[in-house]
Amino acid sequence: MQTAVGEQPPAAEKATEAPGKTLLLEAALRLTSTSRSLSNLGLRELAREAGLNPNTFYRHFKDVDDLGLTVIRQISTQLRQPLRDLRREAAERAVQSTQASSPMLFGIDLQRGRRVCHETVQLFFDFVAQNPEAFIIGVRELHGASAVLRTALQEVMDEFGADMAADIMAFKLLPDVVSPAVVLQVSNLISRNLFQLSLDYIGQPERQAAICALAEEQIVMLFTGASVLQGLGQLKL
Amino acid sequence: MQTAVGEQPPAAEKATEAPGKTLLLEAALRLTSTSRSLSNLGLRELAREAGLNPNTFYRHFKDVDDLGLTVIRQISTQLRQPLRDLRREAAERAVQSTQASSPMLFGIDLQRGRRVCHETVQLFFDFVAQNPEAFIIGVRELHGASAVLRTALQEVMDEFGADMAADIMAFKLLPDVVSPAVVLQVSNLISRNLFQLSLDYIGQPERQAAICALAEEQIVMLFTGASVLQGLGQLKL
DNA sequence: TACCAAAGTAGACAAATGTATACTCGCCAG
DNA sequence: CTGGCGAGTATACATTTGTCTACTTTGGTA
Repeated sequence: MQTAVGEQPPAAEKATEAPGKTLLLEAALRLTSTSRSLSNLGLRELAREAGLNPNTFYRHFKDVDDLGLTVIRQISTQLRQPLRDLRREAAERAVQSTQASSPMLFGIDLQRGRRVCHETVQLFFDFVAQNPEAFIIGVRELHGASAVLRTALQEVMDEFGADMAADIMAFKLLPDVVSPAVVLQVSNLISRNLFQLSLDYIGQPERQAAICALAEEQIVMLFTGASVLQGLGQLKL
Repeated sequence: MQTAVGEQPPAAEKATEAPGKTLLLEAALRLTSTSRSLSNLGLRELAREAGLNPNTFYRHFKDVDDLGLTVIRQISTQLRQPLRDLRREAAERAVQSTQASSPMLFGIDLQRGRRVCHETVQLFFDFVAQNPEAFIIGVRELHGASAVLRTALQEVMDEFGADMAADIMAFKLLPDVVSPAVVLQVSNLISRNLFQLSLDYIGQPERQAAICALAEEQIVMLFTGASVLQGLGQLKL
């Protein structure tokens, strides 16, 4: 036993998964994003699509739910960090082009807010266009028939929401009067909504510009609403 | 041939559907609201649940999608008018208890708005609790795997949104500066979100109060946001 | 009364599915 | 060289599914 390099399985991330497993996961993505739903994938259908023997499935997964969970975890790691990076990039871009100081309103810099929002939404939907299957599966299974996958995806969505809230506070996109709880709430609403819209974006290419604009407007509305209301609550009540 | 009462099939609404058809539809509701998804219901499973012979299915439906469409239409008529009535009721209740005039803000009467919102949300979730299957199926199939059902349900959701927008304008819940287009947009967002929340409401009985409160807050936020933004747009730009 | 269409049942069939057992192949350690 | 192990295959079997054809029941009309 060489104590030097060996022991990939436990330590070294994932040790280049078996080809069959990867093929099956890819097949699942392909099938799900078109006709079927993760929960009701036949394991034989899956193997066929992957060009493998039905029994190969059992080497890597116990259930279809098991495979489903793997797919979801994969999607989560595929989306989470990139989404954060993308948000950071958008914020930086928007700050770059800031002129002096724009008129403040209820503690929010509307112009800057709009710019950040615009950049973020733009990058977000570009990202959607690059990973359609992930978003399709995500939204579909979020309210799907399988309770296991549903709760798993709800956790993922919560994480996304929390990330967004953290970024909003880090970039100071909302005035300080807005409590963290409200920021989280708004973030959750927005990310839920963005995911919904992502499906429209994928499914209706001709309306993409309109959908972007819609998303922006909704976000700005929520932000101003939250700011104004909290500003009022600060005064009396 | 008596020209008087006869001819139920064409004219008289639905002529008391065949018992088998009703049984099948009920079975579909039962199965879908628990484990399965409308799109992937087996017609044999369906018949079994209904206590009928598999072939009876063919007497009434062509596909499973056909049955699915029927279910959706049924749900639509089951929800649409009641939801409007409920909104009317809420508005009236809230107006009844109006004292003189409350402080206006950006053209909206915040207190009255809150009251209407509270009443509406309350009644809405009561209604959800009374028709759980309908909401479960609605949300699930809205992003489900079957394209036919998906688009059908999207139309239904659009109708709901339009209804809500019409009511908001009829009851003057938003100031006149807010354009009809924006009202529609806000309505769509709210109804989408309410439907999502309805699933949480059904699935997590312990959090029902919290979910109600959340929905209220979100709606109020959107309303104020829309009002403020449009009020600004009115001034300059 | 006799009839007819609608509603439902019976039985059969090929096809597909999940699963079990047993086999092959390539690879690395001893 | 050899033995073991992970990955993939082959074959088989009981179930389940969608669908076809043919039969029975039923209620209303002529």
